[in-house]
Amino acid sequence: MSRATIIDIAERAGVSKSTVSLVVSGSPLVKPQTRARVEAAIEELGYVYNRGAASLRKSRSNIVGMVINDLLNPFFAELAVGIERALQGSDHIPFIANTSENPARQAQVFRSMREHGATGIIVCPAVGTDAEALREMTSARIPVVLAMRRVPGANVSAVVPDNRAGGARAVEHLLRLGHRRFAFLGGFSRMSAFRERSQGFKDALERANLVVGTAAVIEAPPTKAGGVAALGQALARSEPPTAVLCFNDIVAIGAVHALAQRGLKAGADVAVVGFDNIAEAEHLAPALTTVAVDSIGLGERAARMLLRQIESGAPRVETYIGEARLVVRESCGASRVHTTALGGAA
Amino acid sequence: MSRATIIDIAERAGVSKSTVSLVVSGSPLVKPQTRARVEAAIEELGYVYNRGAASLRKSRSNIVGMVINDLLNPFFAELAVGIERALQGSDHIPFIANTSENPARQAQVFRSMREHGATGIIVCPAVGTDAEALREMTSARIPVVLAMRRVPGANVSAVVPDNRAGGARAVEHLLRLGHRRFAFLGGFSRMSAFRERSQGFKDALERANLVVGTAAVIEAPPTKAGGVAALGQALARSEPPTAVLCFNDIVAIGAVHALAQRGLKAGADVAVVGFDNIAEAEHLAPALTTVAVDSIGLGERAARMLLRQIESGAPRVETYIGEARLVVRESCGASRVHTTALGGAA
DNA sequence: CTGAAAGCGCTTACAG
DNA sequence: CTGAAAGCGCTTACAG
Repeated sequence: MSRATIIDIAERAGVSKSTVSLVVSGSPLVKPQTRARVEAAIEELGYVYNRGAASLRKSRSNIVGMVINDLLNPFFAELAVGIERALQGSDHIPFIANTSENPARQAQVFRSMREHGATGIIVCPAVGTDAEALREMTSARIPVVLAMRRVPGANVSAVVPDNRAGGARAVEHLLRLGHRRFAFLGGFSRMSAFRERSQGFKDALERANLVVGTAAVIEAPPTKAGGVAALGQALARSEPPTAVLCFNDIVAIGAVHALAQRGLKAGADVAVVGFDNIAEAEHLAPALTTVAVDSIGLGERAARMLLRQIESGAPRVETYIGEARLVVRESCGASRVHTTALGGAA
Repeated sequence: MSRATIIDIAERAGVSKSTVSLVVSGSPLVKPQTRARVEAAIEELGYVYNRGAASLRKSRSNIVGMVINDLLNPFFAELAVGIERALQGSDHIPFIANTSENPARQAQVFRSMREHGATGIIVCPAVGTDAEALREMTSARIPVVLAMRRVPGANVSAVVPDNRAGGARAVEHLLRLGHRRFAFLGGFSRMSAFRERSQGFKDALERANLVVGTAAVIEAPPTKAGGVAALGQALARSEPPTAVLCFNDIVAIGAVHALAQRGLKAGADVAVVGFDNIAEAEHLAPALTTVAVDSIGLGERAARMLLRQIESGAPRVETYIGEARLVVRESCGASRVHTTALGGAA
């Protein structure tokens, strides 16, 4: 009662196993009549193709790895969904691992995926990942595509949003609303997204001839609690900001919360802008103005890029930068400003 | 420059490949000195174990399938995280597939996972999955554990929350708050969770000797839009409800939104209770009272159950029912009631 | 404690 | 268009 093999099918159909192999792999070399006999036998015996055996023989599997830093964050869950979706069209199937931002766990995962014969890998690297960590894959010539985050010094492909432009766009909008005192809240400088987003923040301020006191960029964990803490620090400054750009939407939620604790209202008293545009952003109160990143789309891009690299024997390093566009809702106070003849935002 | 094999190691270490195999599989039969020589060779040649080859030989892989109906819903993403987390301790690695509630896609996925040699599978079934669909796996004696949702008539293991008790608990709380006119909003009767949750809703009403007009249960898509629509229907009734229990938190968000559109406030004008307790529930305005389901914990349970079944050659069908506890926040109006001497909730 | 041999289920030239 | 043969990288009795 163990699983039927190609040999069982061959006997049943009265052909050799080579012919069966040709049929299951869709070769046009087989006479239609023979093919029909084989297919009937497959049906009768409930044969299931053994891809593991085929991979061994071909020295190449159709398994791909998907290594995500934090699946509990909807932003990265969306990335995962995009990757999986794009893979559906191909005949590749993904392993998944959630590293929880743990580089040691990530190293284990890389090894495990190599042992299981992954032919390529998409990774949203854990904070602290260095170029060396990726060498486990690259030195084995396994194509790697980084998603959402870059790894300094690593010469691998990447699919990332235009964090820098997005950060600048948010500030430009706040400038137009009349704000002149800003802070950037949350995240850590060892995160590539932090460096890029805060750089965009500074870019825009400099272009507006505003001086950026270095302390206006306040590092904190990219969590709600981090947002609460960072906002507290910002407000404690001698010249507190009237507008804050947050590292991501979760930090923004914390900032809004911290304002509420002080009897202040985001959008009315202090403008708050997030980053990512996670699904819940529009349901918050006030609805969150944020920089939208098409995470599903980036996931699809990453998967297609990986597939292309797997196919072309000699993958070359490429980078795709996705757009980051501002979605204006309530928390920046734009609507209020609008109705009060603009300019009163500070 | 192709990957080193057990034979390369054997040559390098001056032993047979059998001995190398013993070493890599951690057998205690090998003399420490020999082991050391082999390990040195492994290190030198950068050998990576080929699990695919081992699986073929052993006729058993350590790959497990994880089939999720909707990864974009944080509730199910948490389930996936729990599964993955519990698998980390074992030497099993998960394939993942997101079926997007599409039974046809799900059927493809089952097939693909069989072809790739999954030795067990955890599935949160797409709406519309029937017992027949699961036979692809069960008839091949591949252990299946259903998570979150059941499949009527299917004789397979399941890990689900106590939806019925949770639904009843929510209503009992609303009864204590003084409510007497209720509605259950959202979901469809072909979803097992809908049947169980709405049954708990009815249980509690009957125990309180209240008559449940059948129309008090309003089916609608389990989405925000569904919540908006269902609430509209409920309010249009001759005796509109003063309290609504929603199929899940997403529907509750829609209900709160629909109330706001009418100038009504959840908690003050109509009590709203959700189900699931997704992470954002506490950040909403008003903060959502909801029935908490430990989705990560259930995911871990499901994974451990599957592992156990894979190990014991003859898996028996088992069911685990996780608790569903009420988390009281603002949207049910409990705090308001508290401060107004109770009873004014209607 | 270690080695020689067979075989897991496929694919792939190579003949015919 | 079809078949016989070798081999992918392992494991597993079986000897010794």
